[in-house]
Amino acid sequence: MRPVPSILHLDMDAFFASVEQASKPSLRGKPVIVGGLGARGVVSTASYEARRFGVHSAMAMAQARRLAPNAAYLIPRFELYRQVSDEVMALLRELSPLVEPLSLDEAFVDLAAGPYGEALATEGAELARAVAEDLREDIRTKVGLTASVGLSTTKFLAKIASEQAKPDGLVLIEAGREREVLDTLSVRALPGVGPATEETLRRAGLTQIREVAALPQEELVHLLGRAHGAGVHALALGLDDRPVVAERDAKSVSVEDTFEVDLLDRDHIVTELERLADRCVRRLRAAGRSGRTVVVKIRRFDFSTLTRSETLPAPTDDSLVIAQMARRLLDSVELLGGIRLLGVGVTGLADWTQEDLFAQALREGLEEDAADEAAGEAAGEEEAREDAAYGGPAGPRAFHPGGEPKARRWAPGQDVEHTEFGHGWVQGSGVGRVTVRFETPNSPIGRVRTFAVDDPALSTAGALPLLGGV
DNA sequence: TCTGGGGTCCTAGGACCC
DNA sequence: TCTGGGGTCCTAGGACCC
Repeated sequence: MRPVPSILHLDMDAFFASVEQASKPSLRGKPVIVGGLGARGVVSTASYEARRFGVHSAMAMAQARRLAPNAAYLIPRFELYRQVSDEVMALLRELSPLVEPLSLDEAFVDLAAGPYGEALATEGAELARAVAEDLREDIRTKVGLTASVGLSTTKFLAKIASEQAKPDGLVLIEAGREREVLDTLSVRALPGVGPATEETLRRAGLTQIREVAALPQEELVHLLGRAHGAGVHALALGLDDRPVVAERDAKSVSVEDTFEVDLLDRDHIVTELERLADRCVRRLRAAGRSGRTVVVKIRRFDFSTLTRSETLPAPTDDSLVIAQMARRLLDSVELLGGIRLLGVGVTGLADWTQEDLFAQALREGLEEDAADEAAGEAAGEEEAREDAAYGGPAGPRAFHPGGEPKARRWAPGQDVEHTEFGHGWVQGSGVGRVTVRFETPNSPIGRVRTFAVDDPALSTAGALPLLGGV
């Protein structure tokens, strides 16, 4: 354990919702809820104003609407969040080359490996605190958002500290005071202890970290299994030597959709599966990877979930190979009663592809289908553009039992451009109308206007940066 | 109007190999 | 015709995280 609190954990406050408030002046200080807006959507992020109504992440959107009927409900705009996240991560990299992002809104930084490393060894905690306050100020002025920061001697404690700092705060846990802090916490604060482990521990009479720390390691291993038991025991004692690791290669790529209505018809299910396989392959290729194992995931009408997978002798990124494997795996599954979710993934990733003899053979055997294949890929690109126009994956696709074309939809929160009124965002739409508020991150609160959904003056637009052209 | 989407890691059994 | 033991790969499922 290091003698100086030089591990920093950064957590952006209510990230998605805060980005929306920063880019939409009319929503500042108001309850904002970002997530899937369909019947089966869940909350991704609720602003602090919305949390006061009891709304929180992972809650069913239907329940959120009951709790906070007057909140603003918005679809996520992942492209914008990614841009903002990149700006924040760049600020972190000024502090150290060892930056480990955990998600778009969270990262560890090892200050000891950066320019302050040496001074930190002599000046200690007060310098760490000053560096962290400067960072928070930078994020506020250069990005336009608030962040919470935790500092301590291990990853686990730094994360506990940032949790205690929320929102918009800084907490530093000094070397030597780790156990003192852990003694106040419930087992749920341990990383790796979720609902199931919490229940196992509770049945053994353990609800506090201090009770777990008092147990011999073997007893925990007996309760939780080899790796998990040993890990939880060490963390409960404050022992955590996990290093901050910068670049970590992804080990799998997957896409999945939950449908608005359960899918019953096998042909329809196969069509959706092929779409998903295509999206998965595009993501795989965009990352410059290929993989050996194809996984199909199915969630049935009753929420029971199963996966089927098959491994190739060599990695591939070939859309035909992957789609065919996915179809074969699907064939082995009983679909009676309907399914609510379908997914396709690839694991066993490699950076390189051997000469793909399997794909070649498959293509040669299917030469007569070449025209169909080209048409399929064109359709895939069309879908990609559509996704981009909605600011990223827009969640479940509309259900079209008869396969009729999808009508142009205006999703709440989406960016639009009007030939006369300029940049705005969709507040809502229905009965052939769409309501738009015309405002930008740096404008005053904008005015609302209503148009016909097919008004030619209105088009989809890209997101504007938060602070006038960062 | 119950329960998203994209990941990681671990376990356990059977196959297979030496 | 009393049947080892260990390592590794594959598959399926589950817990957990944000």
